[in-house]
Amino acid sequence: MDRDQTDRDGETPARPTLKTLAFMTGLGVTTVSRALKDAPEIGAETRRRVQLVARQIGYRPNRAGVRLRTGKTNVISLVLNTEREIMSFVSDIIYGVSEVIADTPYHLIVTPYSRSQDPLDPIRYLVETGSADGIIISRTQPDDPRARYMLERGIPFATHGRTDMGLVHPYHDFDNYAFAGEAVRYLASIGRSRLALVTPPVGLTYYGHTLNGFADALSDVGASEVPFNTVSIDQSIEQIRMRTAQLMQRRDRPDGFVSSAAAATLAVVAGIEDAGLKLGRDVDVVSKQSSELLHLFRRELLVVNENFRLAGSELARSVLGWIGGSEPGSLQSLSKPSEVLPYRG
Amino acid sequence: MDRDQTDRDGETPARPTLKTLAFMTGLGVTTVSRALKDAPEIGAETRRRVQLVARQIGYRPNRAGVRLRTGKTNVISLVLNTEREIMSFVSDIIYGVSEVIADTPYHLIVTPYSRSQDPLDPIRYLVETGSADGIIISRTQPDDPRARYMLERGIPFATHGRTDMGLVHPYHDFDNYAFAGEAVRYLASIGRSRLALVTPPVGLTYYGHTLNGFADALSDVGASEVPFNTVSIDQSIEQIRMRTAQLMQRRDRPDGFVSSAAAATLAVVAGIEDAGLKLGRDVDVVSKQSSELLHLFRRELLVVNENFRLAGSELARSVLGWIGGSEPGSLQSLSKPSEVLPYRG
DNA sequence: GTGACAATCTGTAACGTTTCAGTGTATGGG
DNA sequence: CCCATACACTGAAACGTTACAGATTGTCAC
Repeated sequence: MDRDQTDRDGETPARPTLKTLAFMTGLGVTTVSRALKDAPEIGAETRRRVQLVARQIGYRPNRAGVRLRTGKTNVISLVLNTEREIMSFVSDIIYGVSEVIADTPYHLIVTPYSRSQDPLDPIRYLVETGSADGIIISRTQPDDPRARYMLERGIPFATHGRTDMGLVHPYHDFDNYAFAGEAVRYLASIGRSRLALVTPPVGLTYYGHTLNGFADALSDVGASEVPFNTVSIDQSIEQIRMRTAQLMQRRDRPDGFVSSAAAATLAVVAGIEDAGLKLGRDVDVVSKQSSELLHLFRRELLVVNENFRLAGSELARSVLGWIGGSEPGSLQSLSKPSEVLPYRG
Repeated sequence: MDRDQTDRDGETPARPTLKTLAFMTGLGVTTVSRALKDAPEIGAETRRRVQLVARQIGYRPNRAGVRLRTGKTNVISLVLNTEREIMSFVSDIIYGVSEVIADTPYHLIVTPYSRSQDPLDPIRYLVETGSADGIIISRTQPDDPRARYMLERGIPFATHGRTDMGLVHPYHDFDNYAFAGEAVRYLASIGRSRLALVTPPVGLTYYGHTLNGFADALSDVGASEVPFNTVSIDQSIEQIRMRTAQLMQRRDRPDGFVSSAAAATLAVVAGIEDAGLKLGRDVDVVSKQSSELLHLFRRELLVVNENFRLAGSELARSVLGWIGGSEPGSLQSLSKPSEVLPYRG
């Protein structure tokens, strides 16, 4: 006999709540609440009855109610830098995350920050306002203040890329050491011996991984490095292109490139051609790519695929796992690069 | 003398709430609440005092509390199809939206749906669970059930692309009629007269716009169309490539293409070259692009830029405007294409 | 018949916010 | 001196949920 339960004349019926369910089943709200989450002290039949009715009328717990009472937000936040990466893999990561959280109660919120900001700002905001149960970050550094902060505050997170602080936390990473190594070995196998590396952004962990993989493989195969330190993949297309062209006009120019990103590769190839040289004849380029488009660009390009959708899924799984109580150390994964793929394989 | 306000020994101090503020200022929570939102019935000095203290201790309203009490979520949802568009503009839209909501209390949640689902599903979910104050959708159709549904339910939204149902709602659109027209006129101006169109996905509104712009300009300049209906930009790279190659082997092949998306353009060019023809000599291609990469791909390509970051910003502004009470009809914008840009201009 | 105990259910309070309906105090008109 | 009124502030209730501390049965041992 609860006036609250009547639809105000003709309007959309109010969303069902526990109270609605309690009224319909003749039980108390407490009982309904527990019945819905299979608590043991509820009779089997009551439980079934409540769940049936709930399903019938399409009951959905009110997120604000749960969040206010329990502090649980059912939100995962993906923290992104808004000013990097042209040919963007961001959508792939998002889709990967989405895939995993699709049949959970979790929502994905995107928290951006700009170049000018302290990368710690968005993290602090999320933690201080309790806006998420878990956080995913990228552009990870060997000594990453964000990871340190989140560990201190005890909030579950996963990093795209590893850290090197002697602290254990979930991550997903692509094996850039292996990538650089295989790239070098492949170039050596087709007779290239003077190699240049288009590095990841200086300061990120995988910068080091890539450098090491490159260097180790170089000495392995007895090839030599042509220093190209003035360039990294987060520079503008124009800069990379110009510097590549300059490099290729020198007498001691490289005959092979290893590039850490597709967009940079486009610029490198443009620079090579600006210098009047020809891909596949004067120089070969191995590049990482995240979409299968580089082989359309120049058929002579050699590519290694990195799957960002997979990264997104793994990262989501890791955070959810940590939230669910798994050991952080058990939620780490490393993704192996595909073989180097020439266009005609 | 409220025990709640004491930090439990050494732990992180609890987040300040209205109660904390009330305790510190010696006022009632009601007064504090009103003082913070500049209600007129609060004394000027009290107001200043409360706001000062709030700022000092970094008070942030609890989202769950507000949401539960008022129903306001402070959330905008971007609804995305997870299985289309390879060279993805999604990140740009997200960044555009982020830019606008950055200094508002709004959060951005990404709500995905897959090809297999009814596109209405995610919308229904959002509306029924009251998970967002405003919604942004893309892949808009002339008669769009999602727009119709949201209008019925009275939830603010904006569409990326227009509808054609005689109903008024906020949108942002790129002027694809103008794009196709200018593309045709440019091709005609350099002597091309047999043109093919790589269309947007059939069924979306801008498919029609593009077709009309193409057709109208064709008859304007007296060029003719080479039918290429078997291809649209949401097909796979391989399909587009193959069909382009087939088309180019026919005697009545086109000498010009207008392409609605960069990824498709890569495939078209590959197909052209598969057929042994040369871009810029045998055929010219005008393509839309969202990142400045196509000119690196083939310098002979002619491009028109579409700015998705701008689209994201405009869409966000529109939704926020509608939420804020503006007239839906005043929240519509159309973005003009850049001129056709040859690589050497 | 009593007490113990398990099984099943329930009311109340609390999370943080805003709204409603006041309360108390000063000011001014008559 | 009283009443009206404006002003500045306040307590209680409510949003939907869960946790805590019971309450009501029925069963069984003794």
